[in-house]
Amino acid sequence: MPELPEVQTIVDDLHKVLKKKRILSIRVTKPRLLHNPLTFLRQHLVGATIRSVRRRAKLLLFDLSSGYTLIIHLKMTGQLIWRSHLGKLSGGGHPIVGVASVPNRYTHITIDLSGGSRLYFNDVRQFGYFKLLPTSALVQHFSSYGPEPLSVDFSLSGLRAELQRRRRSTIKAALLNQQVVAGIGNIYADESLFVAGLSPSRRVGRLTQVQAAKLYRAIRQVLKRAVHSRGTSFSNYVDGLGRTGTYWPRRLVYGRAGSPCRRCGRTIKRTVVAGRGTNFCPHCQK
DNA sequence: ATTTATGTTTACAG
DNA sequence: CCTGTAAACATAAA
Repeated sequence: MPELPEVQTIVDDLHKVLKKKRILSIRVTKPRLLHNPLTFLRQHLVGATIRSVRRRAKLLLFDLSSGYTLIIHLKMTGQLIWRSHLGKLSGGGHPIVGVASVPNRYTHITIDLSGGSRLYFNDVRQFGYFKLLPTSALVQHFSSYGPEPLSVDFSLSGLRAELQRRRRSTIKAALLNQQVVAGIGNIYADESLFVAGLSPSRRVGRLTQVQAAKLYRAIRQVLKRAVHSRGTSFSNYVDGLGRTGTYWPRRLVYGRAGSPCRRCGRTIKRTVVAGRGTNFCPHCQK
């Protein structure tokens, strides 16, 4: 559920509190969520120090002193909550209705850290996962992912090239395709398309050069603003303290079907494109 | 009480 | 190669 801005917010918050912490033990009640044997995980995790917490696409990366990197995907309903020995909270993820404390019935993995703090992985639908890889294997592991949209790796010419390969696809499907650009999900796909003035169901091949450039700029602008707002949320993200991001009240179309368009005042419509609920303004987006 | 929808990704069919 | 659909699982809303 969390997309790039939400994952970035969680990563930034967790990096502050987890950096230099040593992993003392790990407990798993749902082995299905691990992509490695538990013994292998323990072997390279326990005793290692967390060097840094980073993000690639929608995944969190924990670089360890053991030469391994722990990859965590929150998928739709995962959350990572850190709690200090005094009860201070950090991290975040999908909010769980009526459940504010950790651990709880959705806590599937617990990591004990030096200093008496703990990191809890909670996931209602259990789609999320933990995967441990040698740090040296990361480049290969992410070779099928497109560029980070907020880095210099993401260029207009590169986007054009990727779009060219998928000219029969709808623009929305292309934005959701992680091979085109990494980190965009349903919310920011809809928001970017509104800012670019493009209909979600439009075929990629029918984009003009000017429109592709508008889309490129829209993606970067929308994601930058969302990161600065600590994500969107309300229904898709809260931080460790239960606070939502502030992008939600600023959103332009996502979840606003039936409400007036902020630009033209006409009604925002909802359809299904690329198999996903899609919100757009038929008047402002062509 | 059923049915429908949910922010993700992958496997599979066409 | 490309695209659309279903499915992994659980819950809340309709």
